[in-house]
Amino acid sequence: MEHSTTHACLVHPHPLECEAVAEWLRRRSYIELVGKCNSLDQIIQLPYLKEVDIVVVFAHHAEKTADQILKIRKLYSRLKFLLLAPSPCAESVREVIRSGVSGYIVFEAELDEWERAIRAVSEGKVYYGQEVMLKLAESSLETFIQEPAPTTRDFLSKREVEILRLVASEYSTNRIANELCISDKTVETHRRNLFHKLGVKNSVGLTKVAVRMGVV
Amino acid sequence: MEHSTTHACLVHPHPLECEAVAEWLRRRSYIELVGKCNSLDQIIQLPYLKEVDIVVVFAHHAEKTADQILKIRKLYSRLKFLLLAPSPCAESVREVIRSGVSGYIVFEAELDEWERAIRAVSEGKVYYGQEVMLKLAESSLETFIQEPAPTTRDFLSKREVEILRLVASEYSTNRIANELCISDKTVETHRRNLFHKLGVKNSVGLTKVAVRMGVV
DNA sequence: ACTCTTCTCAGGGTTTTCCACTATAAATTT
DNA sequence: AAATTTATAGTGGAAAACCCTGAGAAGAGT
Repeated sequence: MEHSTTHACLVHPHPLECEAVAEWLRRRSYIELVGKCNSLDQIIQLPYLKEVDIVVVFAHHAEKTADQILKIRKLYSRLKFLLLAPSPCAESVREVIRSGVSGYIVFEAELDEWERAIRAVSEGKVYYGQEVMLKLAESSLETFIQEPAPTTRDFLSKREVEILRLVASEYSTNRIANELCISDKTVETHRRNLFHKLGVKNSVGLTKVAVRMGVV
Repeated sequence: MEHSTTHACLVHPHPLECEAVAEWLRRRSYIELVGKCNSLDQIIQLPYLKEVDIVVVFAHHAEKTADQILKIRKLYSRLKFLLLAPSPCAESVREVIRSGVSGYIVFEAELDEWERAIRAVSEGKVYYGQEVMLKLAESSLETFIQEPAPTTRDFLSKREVEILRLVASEYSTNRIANELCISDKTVETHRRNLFHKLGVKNSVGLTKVAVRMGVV
């Protein structure tokens, strides 16, 4: 059964965003929005469900939602699903793909990725976003490679991490020396070693590394 | 200072919903949307910030966001904030109120509550949603006080943001001066002003602010 | 006109950071 | 046992950062 236009239904848990996104979808020419609701549970009760081709689902719990989608697909195999969810972890991404969604992108996707996804799904194709593909690749690599990537932290000694933390906390060399009950010169030496190990030229550089490493 | 129309800025982490909600807001007659972005950190860089009266913030972590709002309010005390967040717990709700937001409602709020909230805030009033009030009552009998924005100082100037960026890029004062074709003394003065405006004591502090702001 | 802010620059100072090189005891690894 | 790494500490010096003060010009706002 081919429709001339694809009929879509939107699911978003928040009324305002549901309405707002619905409006946005209504302005797309390649699909026609026939309904919206705030929960996936509600869609099988919708009177216009038989007209729906695509369900666009916003959900914060990808796995739980994938599970629901799988159940619904067993009853209404005609329905296609485009899932919008937070950035997935390597485990959940396989669960979601297994549920048979036609599209899966992250909330943070840019508008053009959105357009591509919704067009692809409405044309009967499949679309997975960049982040999803990445996690998928990552999860399949895990089965082949057990080698844990050496972290930057292993490279630094405990003391050095401590110094790094204090430097990035706006402490002066003198203050750090007092705090740790060691000589200023020792602190200076540690700091200098950190420069070389981390390939930066001053404390500002150290601070950025510290922020990236999460020690502050 | 009264504007004839209230100027709003939208913050939503997800590009699509940001765009969609922005469109919805543009159709409200009582406010005028002048800008949008995906992160609260970005707003102080916006060139049109001086025109903004209200910032409508969608955020998943209410407390973290409240903290950011408090900091921003210390620099731009003129700004009003309407916060949209998940249902709060009894502890976080006080933190959020204390941050001085003018409005606070949950994502799941119905459209009419939305309308009431945004109207109230744009008229200079305060609006807390039903769920928020409930949690507030539940949390305590003690008085909650909104944190006053202590400084009347306005936002960072363009030049200051530029200096901030270069400092956080590990540039020395001298190098910055050459880069911008101004005197070292001028750069020093800017840097010192940044210390005071941002409440930090050295370049390491500036760097952390810069990272948080996303200028590096 | 007057105020406020920004951007600019300077003198003259103190403190901190950064560099180069050396060095020793302790712990860890090989 | 020997070699390496870590943590400690030093001398001495150059560079940069930081502090305080003052001040003129340009521009925006009241």
